[in-house]
Amino acid sequence: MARRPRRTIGSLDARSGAILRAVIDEYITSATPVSSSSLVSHYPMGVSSATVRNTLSDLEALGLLTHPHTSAGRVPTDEGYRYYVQDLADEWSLPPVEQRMIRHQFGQVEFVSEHWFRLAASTLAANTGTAGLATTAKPQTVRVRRIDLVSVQDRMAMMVVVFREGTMKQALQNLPETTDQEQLNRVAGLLNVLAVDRTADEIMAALSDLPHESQLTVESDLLRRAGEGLLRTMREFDASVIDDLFSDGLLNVMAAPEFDRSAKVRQVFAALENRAYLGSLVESVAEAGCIQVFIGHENRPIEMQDVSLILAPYGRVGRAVGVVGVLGPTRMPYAQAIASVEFVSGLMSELVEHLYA
Amino acid sequence: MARRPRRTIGSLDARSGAILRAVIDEYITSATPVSSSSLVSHYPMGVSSATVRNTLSDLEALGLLTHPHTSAGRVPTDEGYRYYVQDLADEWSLPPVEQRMIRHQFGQVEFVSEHWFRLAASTLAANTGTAGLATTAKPQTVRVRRIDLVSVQDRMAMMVVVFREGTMKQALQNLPETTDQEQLNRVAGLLNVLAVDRTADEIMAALSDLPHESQLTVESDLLRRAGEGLLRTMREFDASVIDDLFSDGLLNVMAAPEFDRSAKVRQVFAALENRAYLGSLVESVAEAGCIQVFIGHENRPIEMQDVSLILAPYGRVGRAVGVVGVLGPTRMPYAQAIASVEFVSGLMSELVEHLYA
DNA sequence: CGTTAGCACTCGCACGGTGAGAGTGCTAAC
DNA sequence: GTTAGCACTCTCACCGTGCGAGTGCTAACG
Repeated sequence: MARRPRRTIGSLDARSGAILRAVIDEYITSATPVSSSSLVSHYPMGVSSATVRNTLSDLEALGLLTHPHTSAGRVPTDEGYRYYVQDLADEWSLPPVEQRMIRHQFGQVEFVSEHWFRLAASTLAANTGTAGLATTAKPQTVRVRRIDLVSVQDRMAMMVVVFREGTMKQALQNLPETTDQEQLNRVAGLLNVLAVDRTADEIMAALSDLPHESQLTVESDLLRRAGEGLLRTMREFDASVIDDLFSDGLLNVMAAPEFDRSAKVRQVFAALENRAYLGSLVESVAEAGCIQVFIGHENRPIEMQDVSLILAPYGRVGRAVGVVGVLGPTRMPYAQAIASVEFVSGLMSELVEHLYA
Repeated sequence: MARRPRRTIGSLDARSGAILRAVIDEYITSATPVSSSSLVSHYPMGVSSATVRNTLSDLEALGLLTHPHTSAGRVPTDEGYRYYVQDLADEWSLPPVEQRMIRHQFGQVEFVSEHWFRLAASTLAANTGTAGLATTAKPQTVRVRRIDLVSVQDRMAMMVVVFREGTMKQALQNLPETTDQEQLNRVAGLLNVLAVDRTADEIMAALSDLPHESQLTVESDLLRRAGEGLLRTMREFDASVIDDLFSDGLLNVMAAPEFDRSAKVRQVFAALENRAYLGSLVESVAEAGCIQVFIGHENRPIEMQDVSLILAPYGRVGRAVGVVGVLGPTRMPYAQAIASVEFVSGLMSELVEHLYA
């Protein structure tokens, strides 16, 4: 389960590692710079504070810790967190009790995808004290499972398209003249023959293969219009990397002391509304195929350089792929968060798998 | 267009009214207490600052203004805003240019309801610099227009229900045994006969009227199961006052100087996630039938007593009714906001009307 | 009697100084 | 290599102070 290429820093000796881990654990819970004396008192390690101080300044020289100022304790750098995440927190996994609880919750909820995503986001938020994120599972190219045309008023119909991947879209369709449900049913029947199990490209080909009768019947005209409407809908869907994003616990992030009285959260939230950025993230996570941790300045956008993202893909490549994860301050409970994200993504994969067995 | 019962304060004389208006206008834009001297320089009114000062302290005695401290300018109280909104801003309406622009935007967007709501929220946010809100239009009791059952896998089907009011719901349905699309189509046909144009209560009655054959055929069993699934979906939908809430521009509120470095926004956002509160708001606005302004402490929840809400219903009573509006600091551009909310709600009503003509 | 000029008064706020406390880095001894 | 001891540094909270803004009052004016 390689999260990232190994850094060149190399391994620390046992004590340095333990101390780094202790500093980070302590800082994650206390949110204040940690001093050598608090370390020796909270994490019995059989040496004096002076020795710890020496190690601390070694770790600082390696760039894993910093100093806000001379008379303050140590604070992890992004590199420190990176080391911690790679070498110290690998073995962590969610306690069985929590696993059962989460499984149970997913069992409770109505078996409809939107609920799962909300639940995934809120579970992650609640479990980690950060913001939980979940995107819908979106296939690279969608295929039609079924199309319906429902009369809404005289010259307007609603097209309901169910895709093979379990999602659906609706679109209103203007009609050239008064059309009753009977006619719509016939047109829908034709459209289904033409479109079922096909991608947008294939449907387009099929549409252009339709005999170009010079004397257009009313229904073949309707069919053509509906087909074009269908293509528009599918194209729009195909084009978006993310169909829908659910989030929960954004308030947790606002409440974090590092953001409590700062304008930075706003920028973070604004960045979260940038679909292009999110899309690229989702793509890279889906491509990597396993959980990814982005710590502080490892994030491209400057607004995101004070937060960390933990994202994992779920679903099956080629079929539907989505992403779940959390967003929080760089000072976040990585072990807990990584374990939670991994577990929830596995659960979501199971559900998707079960649905398309 | 009565917004609220008249307060007992009575009318102010011309100068007092003008000064109150000036104080509020100034404070809305500057966000700092306004002094007598800044008033006479910005709003030429032919009297000296001393006279203005006298009027200001009269207004303060009436409870329309306050003083943060002795040597500071005046700040409107919630009562001051209330007076301003009722007596001074009635005549305001959106300039035709903006009206055309907004109309144009609504014309551009795909004719699908979800997009309208998003657009309504974002238009309001952009137009007023506050947070825009829009709920979907939800009828008191829904009636079925059409039901489809789509095979998803051997023992699972997706039920797609389109309601007469233009919304739709999907639900997955477990099946007792392997069922193909042909069978599902037959069952869906029966279910449509039984359910179309009916409310949940009527469908329940129809379901119990089904002949209780001791020898259940496979399909009548399926029909019963599907009917129960349908009822669950409809009941859930009926029970919720708000189907869906769209918001935009929450970041605007966070950016407001009164909230910039405060934890209050968080509480406001948390209150917005309280569906019970939102539901009661929507109900009272729908009942009132016209635009409603809730200023500061006029809001019930303490968390909301630093913000103002401007909400207007749209749609048609008895048919679908929804709400659009804005949320911002009590120091908000009321004239602009009221005009915008009124216009957008009118536009949404038109759209709903057009859809169910 | 309403309006105005003048002035004293109040109060917040930004500024600079100070002392305590925290925590380090260094040094010298073990 | 480890440790005790100590000097040093820097933040933070506290406090007093002076300035400036803006009011409220009073007395004069039309």
